[in-house]
Amino acid sequence: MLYFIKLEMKYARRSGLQTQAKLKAAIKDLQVNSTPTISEFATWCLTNYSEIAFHSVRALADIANVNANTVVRFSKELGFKGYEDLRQNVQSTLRTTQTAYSKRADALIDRDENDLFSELKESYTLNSNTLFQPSTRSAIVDAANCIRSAEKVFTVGVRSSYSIAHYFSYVGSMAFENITRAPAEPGAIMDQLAKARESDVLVAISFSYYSAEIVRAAEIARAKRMKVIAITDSYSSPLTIDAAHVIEFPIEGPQYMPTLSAAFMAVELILAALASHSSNASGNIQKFEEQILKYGGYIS
Amino acid sequence: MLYFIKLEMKYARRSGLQTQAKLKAAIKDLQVNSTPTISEFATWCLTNYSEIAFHSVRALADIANVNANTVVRFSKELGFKGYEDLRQNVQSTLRTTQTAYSKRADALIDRDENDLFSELKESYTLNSNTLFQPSTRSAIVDAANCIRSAEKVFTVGVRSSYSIAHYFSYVGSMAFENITRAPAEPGAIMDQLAKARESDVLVAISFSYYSAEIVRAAEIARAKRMKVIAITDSYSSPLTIDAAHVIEFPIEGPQYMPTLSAAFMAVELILAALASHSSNASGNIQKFEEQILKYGGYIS
DNA sequence: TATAAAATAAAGCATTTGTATTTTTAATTG
DNA sequence: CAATTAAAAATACAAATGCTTTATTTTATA
Repeated sequence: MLYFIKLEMKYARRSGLQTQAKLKAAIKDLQVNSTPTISEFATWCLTNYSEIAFHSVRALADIANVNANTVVRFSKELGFKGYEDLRQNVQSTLRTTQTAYSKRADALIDRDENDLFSELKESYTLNSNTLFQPSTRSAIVDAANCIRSAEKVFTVGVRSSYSIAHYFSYVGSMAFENITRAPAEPGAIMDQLAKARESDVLVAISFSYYSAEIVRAAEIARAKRMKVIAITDSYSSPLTIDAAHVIEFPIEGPQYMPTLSAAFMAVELILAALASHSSNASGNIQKFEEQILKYGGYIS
Repeated sequence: MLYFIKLEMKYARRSGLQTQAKLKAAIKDLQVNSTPTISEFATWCLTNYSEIAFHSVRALADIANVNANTVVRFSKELGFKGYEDLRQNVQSTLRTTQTAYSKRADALIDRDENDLFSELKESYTLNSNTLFQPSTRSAIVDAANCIRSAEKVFTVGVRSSYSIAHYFSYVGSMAFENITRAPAEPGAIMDQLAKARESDVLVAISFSYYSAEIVRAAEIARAKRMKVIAITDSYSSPLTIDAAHVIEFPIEGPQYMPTLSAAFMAVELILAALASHSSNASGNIQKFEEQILKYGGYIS
């Protein structure tokens, strides 16, 4: 009787496992609701999902550092007949050549969405390729050098560009002492620039239409003879006036809004260029993260 | 002992990383310039490429309707030591989790800038390609549908992920009335969730290490029976527990920090998918921008 | 059409395979 | 702390695997 209930649960877990998402969700369930060893192996499987399709019981057990039988028990807990059964299911979720049935399901997806995605992909490729062109590349390297030798670095961006400014200054301030966090409160941009000096650098981020606050910030920096790094979509942008470095790339996308993915990449590239010349960047970040871990900011 | 030597040799003779395109080109070559049986089998392999990764010599021979030895000879003609060698190479081209870059924390220091940029470009391509894979794509579309039918949408992300949350919720709130801005002040996440109801949706963004605040927010949402959309780097993330939709992609890069560019793209894709079904999204944004222009937020 | 050469298939063999069964270890309970 | 149970590891074995060797068929050329 008890066995029957157990069996029922087993099959309930397996009900209609076809897609990768469903299968992973079932594994996730085991990670949470199972015995320690099975749970640990489930965790491994989630990050090494495709290996299940590729290896035998023992081979999988070897690379996952578990007992071979754990793999079999894991498969059965998931509701499969055995490992081979699980393996075939994983394989079918990884198959590039689809069966007639799933092809039909695919065809149901809104055609607009297919067009949309492929157009987005194309514009991502196009925009980000610009970043790797020699001229943009050297602008990025130069900007990084400029930042490195600055006394203090201020970053400004508002509205949707604030996310770019936030990312750059948040990660940057972890690793480099001279980088300060981008101001978020109203008026804080001016407060910050009021204290800025000639040896400081302003990273100004704005795209068409250009935000009045950022253009104004660049003007103030210019008046103070600070160096300005302009991250923008065109040389015709008012940010580029007297800018020390201009990182320029298109933000055009097929959607209703320009895409800022290239901008995000651009600041990541600056950060990477900065880190590549610093011996203690990763150390600083590690220290920072250890602190957060210590005080419960991250779950362990 | 002998086993170890054998294993070592196996891995030692595995030549440089093969791409799927190169391998398929080599198979294509055999299709044209080889003996009838091999050629026919090559044709089959091109349309059933992933099966090579999944099956044994005999199993593959069975489903392809050729002699088992044909499979071995085919492998050797391709320049591999045997079938097992070919199979491992095919597997590595199908692996969803790339390990090429994984742990290289300090390796960047004093690295040639050329290498750095090309490796970054490669990891961008790798990570963003994941977004366009069928499983991730459909997760994005499903998430967009979920958001569309939600009463209210809350977005949470802290530390570096806040930039992603900010972008999504800022642009999203312009176009869609049910999307609210991501909380920025300390404690605001809990304040917001306190008011949330079952018909609301939580978009939770966090990557390893997982932030305690976001994990907690997901827990609360779950307790309130809200739907959770998890944007994260692995199914093993605690955010995925009972999540309605999981958008999962790698964040590995060669630099000292993981790259969140793919995350940025992911939320842009969600926004695009949302907009593609909305007749007034671009109208809303235009109205919004006209307002800002009118009151001097943008320079003209 | 005879025959050497090439291509393919079959047979053979040591290893490895998947899973059922047994043993050991760890956790829980009275 | 002994008894009981659950979980994990070890063992066992028929079936399969990868690859080599041998046999057969096909092809090309004299």
